[in-house]
Amino acid sequence: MKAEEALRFHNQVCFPLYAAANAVVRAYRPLLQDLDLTYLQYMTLMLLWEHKQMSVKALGQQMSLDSGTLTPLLKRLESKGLVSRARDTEDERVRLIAVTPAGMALRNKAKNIPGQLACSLGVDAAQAETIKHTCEQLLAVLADEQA
Amino acid sequence: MKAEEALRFHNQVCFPLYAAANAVVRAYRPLLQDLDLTYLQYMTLMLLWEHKQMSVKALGQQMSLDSGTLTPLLKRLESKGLVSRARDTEDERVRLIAVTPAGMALRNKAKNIPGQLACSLGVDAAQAETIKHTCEQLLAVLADEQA
DNA sequence: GTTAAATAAATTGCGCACAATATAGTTGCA
DNA sequence: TGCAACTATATTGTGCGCAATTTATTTAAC
Repeated sequence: MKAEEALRFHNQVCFPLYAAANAVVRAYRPLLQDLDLTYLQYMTLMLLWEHKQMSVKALGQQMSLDSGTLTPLLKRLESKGLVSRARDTEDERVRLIAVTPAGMALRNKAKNIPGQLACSLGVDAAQAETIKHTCEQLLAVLADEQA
Repeated sequence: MKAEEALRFHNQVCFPLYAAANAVVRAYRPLLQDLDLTYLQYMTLMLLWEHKQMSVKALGQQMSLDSGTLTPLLKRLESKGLVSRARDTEDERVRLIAVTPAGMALRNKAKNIPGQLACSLGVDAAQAETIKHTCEQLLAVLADEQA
């Protein structure tokens, strides 16, 4: 592609990705309002529902986020009573984030959210799998380059 | 899919999209550092390089953003001398954002950015087209629902 | 011509993202 | 044992993203 063409807005490959990611967060917002959670808080809890307890680092690796984002987010979840933030007695540098009973209880209220969102997306199962796979691949390549 | 499975972190379709969008912004950052631009500022200028002059509303429609995001961003571009922000004399409600000569000059320095980024992405042309098309479709559906 | 409804942009407040830096704790090794 | 290198998290500052609200202007109905 000519340099001229490559600088045209509508030829950008990644901007639709960027805009779609924002649109997804917008689509989740009304569904999560009942739970008083943001999208990122919801995704964090989803990890903790499965693992019960994780370090900040482990959360960051799963979500491709650093402590600058996670520390304040986890403090907000703590202030809502959904997680605890204890130091690991084995290694005092590590914060172990654990889901509380109240946080675990939210899982039931969240059960119908994936279904509701799937309806909004307007993509079929095959397209959903393509999005997921392509983005995971993109992510893997870009994550690799940082290292 | 069972409700149980649908709440598993690794079965989420949209989170890779979200994380990939962040990763793209990260990948652009070092390339844009020379131009002293953020990713969103770069995309905004790209529109203005093509259209010379646009209202805040028109920019917002192209980028799926509202004035709460654009107004401060455009003020930052103005303070760098890259755009002007005049009121439309035909309709005083409208702000006409125009690219300045200095803003136009940046286009030359940006010419090699698309090529550099394409190398980082690690996806072939066909995959790039799939990402673009799928995200545009997703965006169209979600934008439609807001209306 | 007034005025009510509609429209465009700006403002406010909160929650991400993340670079850069700081702090505290651990490990390895001379 | 002492201490340098490393690691995990926290802090600070800037820039989005967007809901909710406000301000200014235009349009349309009467």
